Amino acid sequence: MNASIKSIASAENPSDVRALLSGTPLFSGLDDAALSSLLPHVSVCWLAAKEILYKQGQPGDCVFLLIEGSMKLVRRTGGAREHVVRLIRPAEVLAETELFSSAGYPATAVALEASRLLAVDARQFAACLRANPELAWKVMERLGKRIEELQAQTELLATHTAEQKVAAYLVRRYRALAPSDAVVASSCRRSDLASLLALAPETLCRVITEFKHRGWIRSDKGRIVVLDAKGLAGAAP
Amino acid sequence: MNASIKSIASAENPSDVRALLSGTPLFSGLDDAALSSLLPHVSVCWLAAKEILYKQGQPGDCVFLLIEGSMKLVRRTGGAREHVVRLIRPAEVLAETELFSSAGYPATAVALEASRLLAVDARQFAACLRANPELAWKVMERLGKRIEELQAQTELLATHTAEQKVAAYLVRRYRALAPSDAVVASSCRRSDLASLLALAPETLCRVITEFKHRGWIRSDKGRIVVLDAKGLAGAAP
DNA sequence: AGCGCGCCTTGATCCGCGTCAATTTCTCGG
DNA sequence: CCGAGAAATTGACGCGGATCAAGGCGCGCT
Repeated sequence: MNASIKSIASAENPSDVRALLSGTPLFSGLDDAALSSLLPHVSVCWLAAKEILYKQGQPGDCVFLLIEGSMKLVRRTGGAREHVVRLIRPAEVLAETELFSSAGYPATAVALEASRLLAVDARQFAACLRANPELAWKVMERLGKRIEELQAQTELLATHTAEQKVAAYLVRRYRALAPSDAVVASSCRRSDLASLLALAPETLCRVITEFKHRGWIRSDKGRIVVLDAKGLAGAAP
Repeated sequence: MNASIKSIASAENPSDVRALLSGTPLFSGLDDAALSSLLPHVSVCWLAAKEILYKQGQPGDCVFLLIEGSMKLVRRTGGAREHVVRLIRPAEVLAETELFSSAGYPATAVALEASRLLAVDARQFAACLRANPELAWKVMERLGKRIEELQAQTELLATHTAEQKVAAYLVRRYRALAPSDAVVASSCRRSDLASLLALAPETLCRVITEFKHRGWIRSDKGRIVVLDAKGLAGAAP
């Protein structure tokens, strides 16, 4: 059975769910009526590390919002080769395209650590979208952001040298962070990061040790800490 | 001055514009009222080959719809390196993300041949979106499609061998075509195609001659004609 | 039609990164 | 706290494609 369904707790306190929703960029600023119309179709969902939320190809009937934890999207392309498509952090949305396509989930979603999500029924959400122009606008803004992210990703992959790829990635992640924080790429295995950048794990490792020698980053329990963003930016194309 | 503005002919026959609009996936099926509300903010725009529609970074105040011809989007990243991001064919939409971001056009748009476009004022279009849920839904579908296209592109770039990249690209384009037609990659220079696939022009050339020897494609006046889609698909990952 | 420039093509060389293999470190269950 | 398995690291090697260099063809211009 679907992992997402079996771990959804529909008995969650509704006011908690409402607070979670309005704390997220996609739903903040929505009027009470819109939130209320959405609420009955939202449920909470817990995952343990390595647990699968949904599988590629499976009919997609929910859109998800990551509350805490982290996830990865893995896509099985052509052969047996697996490819990490995206890493997801709290407040990000998963499976947004499911709203408009009926081809099933385009990738498999796996929890990297214990995580909590909100699951929204796609059909009901689509209905709310049609009824709430404000919500529709927010969703369009979200989709626009995703397009920009994907364009950044294609540029990253088009970069040829491994050092430039890694530097560009670290800088991008670093800039998306709160200024006080410098921890990038937490809670994901090196091999996942390598796959995301289309590098061999060994190559990624070599680049990371090189960057450590240059004093640009520090490696701490699997996390990567940015020390010198200027230096990194200089190595990015 | 902006090339797009100077070549907009606002005296175009409105009924012609209406016909052009409804002949396109984005606007077909819209009720008359919605179309009429949009019409005053649409103008037609002609470009000669190599003419620039807009430049990267320039404030984006129009969304475009390509009627005929073809265009490329070029992005100047970091250094002096130029990168072809996207090739555009008739009925496709340009600068959709301008609706939701105020950062200016993310890339430069250049006509590959003589082309005709519809230009829609972004602010007015956004207003119509809020007023017409049906139109908003169509735009969201369009954005979802773009996301899928971009994901296909990232997968293409993540593919390591040059042959696989080219084969995958040709197959993708071929499948998007009408079954009767087999002409892929027309009206763009080889170097543009190479840039889109993140290959050196020389490498692309070698792969193409190799594919010709295998009888998979035929090269005709700069166009590429697919002869054996099965064979190509076998070489794609 | 003739000319000239720019792009495509083809050839030769070099280097970065993927692969394979061995060792060390991390993780998690008992 | 310890041990087994997996992941991360480090080293050696070979290949694919980027780069450099030269020739050929098509296309636009006068």
